[in-house]
Amino acid sequence: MPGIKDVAERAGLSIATVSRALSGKGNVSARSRERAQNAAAELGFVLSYHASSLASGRNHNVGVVVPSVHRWFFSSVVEGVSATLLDAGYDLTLYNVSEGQERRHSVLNDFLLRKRVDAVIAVSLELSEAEIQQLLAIHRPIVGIGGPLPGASTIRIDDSGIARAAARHLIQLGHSKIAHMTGDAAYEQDFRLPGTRQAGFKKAMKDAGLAIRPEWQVSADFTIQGAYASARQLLGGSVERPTAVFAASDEMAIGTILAARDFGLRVPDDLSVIGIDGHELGGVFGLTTIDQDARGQGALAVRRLLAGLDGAGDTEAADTEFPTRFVIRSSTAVPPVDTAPLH
Amino acid sequence: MPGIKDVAERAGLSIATVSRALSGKGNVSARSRERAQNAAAELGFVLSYHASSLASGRNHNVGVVVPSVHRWFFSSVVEGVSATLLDAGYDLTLYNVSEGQERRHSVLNDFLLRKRVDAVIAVSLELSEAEIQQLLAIHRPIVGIGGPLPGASTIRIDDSGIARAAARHLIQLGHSKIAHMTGDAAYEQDFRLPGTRQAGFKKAMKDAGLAIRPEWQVSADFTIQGAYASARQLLGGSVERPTAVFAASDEMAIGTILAARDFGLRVPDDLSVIGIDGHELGGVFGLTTIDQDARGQGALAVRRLLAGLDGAGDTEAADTEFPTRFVIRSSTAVPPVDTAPLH
DNA sequence: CTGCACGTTGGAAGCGCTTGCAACTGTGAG
DNA sequence: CTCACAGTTGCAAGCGCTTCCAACGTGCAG
Repeated sequence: MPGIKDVAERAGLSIATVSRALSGKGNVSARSRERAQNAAAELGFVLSYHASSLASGRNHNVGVVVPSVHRWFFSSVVEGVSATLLDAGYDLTLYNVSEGQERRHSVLNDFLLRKRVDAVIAVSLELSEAEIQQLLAIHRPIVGIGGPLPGASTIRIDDSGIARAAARHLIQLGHSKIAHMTGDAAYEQDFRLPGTRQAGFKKAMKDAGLAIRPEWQVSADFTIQGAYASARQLLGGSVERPTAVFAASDEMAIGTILAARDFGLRVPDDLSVIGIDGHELGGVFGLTTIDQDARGQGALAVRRLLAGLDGAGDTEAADTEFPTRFVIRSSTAVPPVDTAPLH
Repeated sequence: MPGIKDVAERAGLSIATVSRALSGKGNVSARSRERAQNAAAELGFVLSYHASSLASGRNHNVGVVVPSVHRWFFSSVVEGVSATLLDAGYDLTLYNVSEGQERRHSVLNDFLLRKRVDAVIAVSLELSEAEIQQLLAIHRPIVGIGGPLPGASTIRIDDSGIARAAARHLIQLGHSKIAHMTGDAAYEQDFRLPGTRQAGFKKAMKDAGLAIRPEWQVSADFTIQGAYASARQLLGGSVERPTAVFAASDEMAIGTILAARDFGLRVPDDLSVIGIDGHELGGVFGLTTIDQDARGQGALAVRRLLAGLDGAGDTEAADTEFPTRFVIRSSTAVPPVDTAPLH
């Protein structure tokens, strides 16, 4: 395999100049640069990643820690991150820490700490105080997406606000019997958002003077199938049926719609359903939702990081609120007349 | 930051011995090993990834090239790969080459070739002859999943066979008016499987002496929403309606079921639907399918690679057929009586 | 007791680059 | 014409490890 030395010889330049020419750092005359590049191309030479990294201390690699690439939000973020990183010439090292604490621990310790990454993007991870300290201790830029990360920059949507907006949408349509499907308690350790969205819902209800009926507060694991099971309980059970369901994610909203159909309920005639996310399947189900551009959030995270890496080392930790977009489709409508509120 | 030298001093050993102790290669007495490990732990030291790689020529990093982590099969495979790799202490560098040929090209050239990875796993990529040559030229173990990769080891399921089995299942139930939803032509460049599965379908139909009606041969892009749109055409159009649909993937089967419901068709009473995959949502829709364990395929790919990396450099390129499992649920049944075949 | 094989250790030469430094070149100002 | 200065270039010292090699005990057979 050709080394930089071979390129230097072929180009009639020194190793140093070739290095500068190929890596784009430092001043090189246009002529030398061209020669170096040509020679490299002719030999099929590319700079060795590890040698470059070792010598320069830069990795051109960012670590992405996600709970699971298998779920909508995470894979969407990863796609955004991946595309942006690739364009910038960076590698993406994926840490999919889905299976329990043990693996997660080893990731933080062995992998990230092994100076392999220039920066890390943590997606929706609810980290312990100790874990956060560990992350910060490696003195690399960190940005969190979709979850709080004290001490690091974060990108997040206004979970509470959009939950309130979603609930308000239903209320303004005339609904008063509104159920809320929130994220499972089991997930609370990973995500704070179930709680945040729930708070937004409660606030909207309270503002409207509507009661929050405990039997209409259900939860699921953020998946279609989990929500489907929960919604069957809610809609097919013995309790009075709500006229609207606000699900904390699109997948859960879809699960709810599927359950509703099972019981012969028409959406939105008999039941309005609203979600949050901007999931691809929303169109198929005519789902009214609030679109958070997950890919966009991933892309933004990368841009932030790279800006920090290029510029001064210590950029101020900034908290960015990512904009969302209300998408009204056909899963929400005024409540059925026979159960419409009086006022 | 502490270096191996600091550890050596603290442990009262030479750098060489510490290196051997910490990396687990070579002979070190139990006593020395323990000392080295303790000293490293006390200093919070971990071997530098790049320095190790540079010196040893090993990366402990495998590249995974996928068309998109956003789709079911790919993200499932990646999860399997990721888990297995992490357990083995390897990094996973993700190359999500979804957006067009240009990026894909740069990945193969710059990234993989930069000696960053010890091996590569290519998922469902239909590579050009030149691209395959490039991959093979880096002389690293390669395994392909879900697609042919001449010259490399591959893991695949018997696409043609299971497609035939799926079709046969419908035929044995008494269906003769069977539609097939295959993968989009646009995807042919990436995946060969649409064609392979289609072939299996045709074979089963032919074997049963059944006609393949062109108007019942539809295609979609492997997504629920895409299949939904296609199925609406198929089921709501002016052509005679089939009594069963064999979709080449679960997501497409689900899209078909959704479309059927839109037209008031009951599944399986009015329409039987069968898919292929083992998608998580299958349960919700009662989908009869053939489960290919995608995570398992990913895990197997890694085990194969690692075996090759540890053992002799040149392992024989092996083609492994991964087992699948027929899962009968409630989306398939005998055809409706009024349209049942005569014989 | 001597010799040999084997397990263990340390010295030191790299792995293939990057970059500080100094030397060199050409430019425009003084 | 000289000098200061900015742009280029090459030399060589690392970056932090791995591993070849030789040296050094051991234990055991001869």
